[in-house]
Amino acid sequence: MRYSKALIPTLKEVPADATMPSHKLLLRGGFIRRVAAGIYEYLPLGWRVLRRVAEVVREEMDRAGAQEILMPAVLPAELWRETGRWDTFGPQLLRMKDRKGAEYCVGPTHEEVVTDLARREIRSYRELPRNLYQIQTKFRDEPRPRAGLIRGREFVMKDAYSFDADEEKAKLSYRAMVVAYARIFARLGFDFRVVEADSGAMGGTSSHEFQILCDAGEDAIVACESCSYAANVEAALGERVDGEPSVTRTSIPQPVAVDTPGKHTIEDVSAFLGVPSRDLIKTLIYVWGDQSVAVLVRGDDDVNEVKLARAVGAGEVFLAADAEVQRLTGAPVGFAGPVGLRARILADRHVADVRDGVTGANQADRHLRHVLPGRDFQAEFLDLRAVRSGDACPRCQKPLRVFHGIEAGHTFVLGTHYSNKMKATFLGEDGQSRPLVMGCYGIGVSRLVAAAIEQHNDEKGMRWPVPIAPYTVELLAIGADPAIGVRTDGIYHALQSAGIDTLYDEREERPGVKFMDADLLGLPFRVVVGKKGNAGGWAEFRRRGETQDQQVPFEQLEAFLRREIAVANAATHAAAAEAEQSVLKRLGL
RNA sequence: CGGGGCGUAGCGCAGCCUGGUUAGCGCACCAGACUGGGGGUCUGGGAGUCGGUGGUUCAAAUCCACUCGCCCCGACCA
Repeated sequence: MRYSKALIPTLKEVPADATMPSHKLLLRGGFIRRVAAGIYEYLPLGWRVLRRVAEVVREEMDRAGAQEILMPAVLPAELWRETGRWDTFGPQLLRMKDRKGAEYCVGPTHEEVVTDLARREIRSYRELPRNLYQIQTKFRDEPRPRAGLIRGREFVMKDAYSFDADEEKAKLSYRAMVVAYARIFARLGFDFRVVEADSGAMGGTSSHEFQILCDAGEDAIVACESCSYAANVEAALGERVDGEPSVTRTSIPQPVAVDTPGKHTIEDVSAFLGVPSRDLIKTLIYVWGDQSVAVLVRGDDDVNEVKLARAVGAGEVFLAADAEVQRLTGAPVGFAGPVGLRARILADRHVADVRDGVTGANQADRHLRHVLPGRDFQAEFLDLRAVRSGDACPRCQKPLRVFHGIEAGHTFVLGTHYSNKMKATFLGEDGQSRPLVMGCYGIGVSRLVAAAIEQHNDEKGMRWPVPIAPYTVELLAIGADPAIGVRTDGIYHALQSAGIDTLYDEREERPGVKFMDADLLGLPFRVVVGKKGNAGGWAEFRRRGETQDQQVPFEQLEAFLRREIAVANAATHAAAAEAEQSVLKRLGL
């Protein structure tokens, strides 16, 4: 592509509403433009990247035996009523009516539609298994779209659905998808982790998230630094290894109340009384339905709400509102404590190790010192704490770390949840009618474009991995001498016919402008022809992110670039093969 | 939905508190000249319903009310 003919509106200044690197750079590089909250246009470069990401996804899905289809974006309400989701999906579902008043929605996901397709077209076990996928624009009316392409309302997603005759076979379909996903993310050049997810309300037996590691990620995941263990923080296991209580003596004075005016956080109290936070006992009031419970953890720990919900047999638990805390403890938030509290009390088992603790006194501005669990209060001791960085890995005992991740893919075994509701059945070998056993598998394709930048950028701009770069080579003509233009024209045509995607910057711009734009766009390979090189018979080659130029004679340039690309492609495929092996080992499949 | 903030040229902003020439500045854009290896210099130019509606006033970008949109934090969420 000739730069002077392209629509690449780069920006020097960052639009004020972008905060994340990927969002800023996509805007600055002229890859996307915002049309409405969470809705974007893909300009030529952004669209090229999206297509390349989609192409890798396609190749691996096809390789895994899935077949691409395209379902409608606008879906009739009646299908959603069959599963009840027309009512339960909530305001995220963008609804509308046609001229006759019939109701529709813009598809946020396609279980209903694909299940409808399957029940009409799949009748016999002989037609199983099947895996159908699409790459399509979806819409979810998010309460708060943010971060550009990472959390838009309109986004491009690859969603696949598998249909099997029984659970056993569904597992095989699931496994094939997990392998395909590992290969996809590896080929796209991501540092990612496969994490166990809380399978939650979907009713599934198995669920994994594919998390792309980066500080700006919205999800917290726990991963081992030496083995492949990784899990969503909600589902994570880990043993605390540090920070035993500072007091170990056995004779502890009776509790005594002290004034702690306005000190209602752990840090405040710890600093005010000069007691390390690990000797404090944090008391939190949780509610669900019409029930409530006091939950104790050590001052340096947090509550894992998923563990808590499981322990009390609730679907979900919530921190009590301030008024509720006041009613139950008789004190404002920040001064609750277990001593003398009339409530069900659950405690993380590490609380039992505290010998000389500090707790709230259930009075405003007062705390109790010298609290001894078991003597001064009774509680049910359970595992309730959230895993922290530094805990020991449940598999290998090495330290765990908390990472932030962007959820890029999610795999579920759905079982017969949808097929039961929608009566999607097939005839088995024995002539019996049975519900199809389903799985569903999503990849946020447009989100991946942004995620790639989150992992590959520097202060100058983006750094595209070869497999998804909008162009592979940026060719710069530097200098006003017409002879240089003649030379670069020739190189451009040669690269074109060699099938090397080249962005040819032949604009009448000053060198600085061209170099800055080239760094911003971040194509993997840069080829520069200037006055000296043109006279001397060589071009300058540089990989994005490196600082050294290499002189390459004009006649060798094409072969040189081919080799660079071949090396990158080989590395990509090696990474895919390695990811495949490691995910299989990881899941014990 | 709770908290905070912002809407003035394509982008980034000033002006608003304390109402009063023709609404400014930088970047970008157009024309010309010089320049030509890391966002260069100069000259000249085009571009604005000051988010919208209503009100107060002799007079509103500026004050008031309502409203729409957007961003950030939280809640929620694949």
